[in-house]
Amino acid sequence: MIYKESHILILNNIARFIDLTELEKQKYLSLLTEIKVKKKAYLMQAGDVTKYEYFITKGCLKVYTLDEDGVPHISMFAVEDYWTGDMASFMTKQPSRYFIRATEDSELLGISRANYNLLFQEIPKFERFYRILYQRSLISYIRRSNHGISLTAEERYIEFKKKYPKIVNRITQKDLAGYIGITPEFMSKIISKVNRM
Amino acid sequence: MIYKESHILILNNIARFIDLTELEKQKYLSLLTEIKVKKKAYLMQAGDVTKYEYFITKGCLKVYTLDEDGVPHISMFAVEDYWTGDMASFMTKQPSRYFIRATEDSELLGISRANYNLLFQEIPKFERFYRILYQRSLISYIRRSNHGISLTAEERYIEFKKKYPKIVNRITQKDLAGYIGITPEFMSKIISKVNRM
DNA sequence: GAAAAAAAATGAACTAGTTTAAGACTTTTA
DNA sequence: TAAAAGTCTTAAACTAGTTCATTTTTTTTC
Repeated sequence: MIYKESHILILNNIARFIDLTELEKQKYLSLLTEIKVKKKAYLMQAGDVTKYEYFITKGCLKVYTLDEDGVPHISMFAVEDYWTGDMASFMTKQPSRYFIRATEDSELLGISRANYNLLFQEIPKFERFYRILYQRSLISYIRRSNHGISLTAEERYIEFKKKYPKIVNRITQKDLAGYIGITPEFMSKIISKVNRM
Repeated sequence: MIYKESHILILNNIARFIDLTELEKQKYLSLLTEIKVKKKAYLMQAGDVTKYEYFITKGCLKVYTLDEDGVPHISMFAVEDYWTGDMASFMTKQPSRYFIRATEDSELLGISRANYNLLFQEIPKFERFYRILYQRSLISYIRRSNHGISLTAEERYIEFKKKYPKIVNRITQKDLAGYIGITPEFMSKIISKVNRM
């Protein structure tokens, strides 16, 4: 069976944790929806009830909230081979507080709530896949939540560059500031300082 | 079948997400180890390779790292009906960077790495249990990692009190400061300010 | 239940990060 | 390809949070 590139990417991602038969692969792919978002377009906005969980096959998106003063706080950048969405809204059907916006023309595969639930009935192995996926995300978010509280902004920037060297060059300094949790002005100072070192 | 109190607690915790037969309950309980820790004693220390994941049936523990200056950064407080441990070390067998220390005489149920893996073979439903458990933890850590970066210390304190009203009264101000990510001196100021309001 | 140890409060001097404002540079759009 | 919009830099005045030092209060220990 010959698969298109985006399908190869998602099947390889899943093959890290579970093995699927040809039939299961085809069944799984049939549950996905292809989605394209142009640069600057919104995949979702605060107030929406999330319909999908997403896997990115091409491009880059930012996930963020706006605080009372309208200042954006970026929760993650999602590029090829990343999963994203608002799991809280997806699970509870409550309106989301997040915006997801493309910073480049992007392509995604989405799984709807109905299909997500169906998936576990049809191919119970996916419980294992998501168990391991969430377990790993959890490990990295636990670390991030500690670092957000205990490191200085400069240390967080150095960590980010080390951990995501490929993402740094694809995003604006302003968005990086929104992720690190500081103003764009202070981000500018940190970068010029770190580059001077 | 009559179960002891600690077993009822853990079985009820699991029953939130999956249903077990009597036989499965007994099989599951047989995989657990009972552990007691006196107040101030360590359940584990940095450098150890974690042997267990824990469920607390009685007491209170703090999970923390020490930074280069020896300042503690508290990652979570675990009380009755909470799960804790160092999942990164548990999964990878790498030495942990965490300390877990009892702040009250405590009782726990531990599952060893071998039994954790066995569990999924013997009762595959547990993949689902852990999938949902990790999914929910993930949602709350994503929120916490954003708040750590975007809220002021005072806002984080107010959130903590609202979210964990029962824990606030069981821990010292110093430990709370280590969780909020500020010095004990500044914690003291915030508390007296918030109480005055 | 007295002595020792740890936690909490207070204050003054300090530093990391913000705010506001203005000018230079880069990207987008018509 | 010119104009508009957005991004980046720099700097001065400001604020949230730290550091260090001292005293008071509470908890632990024998």
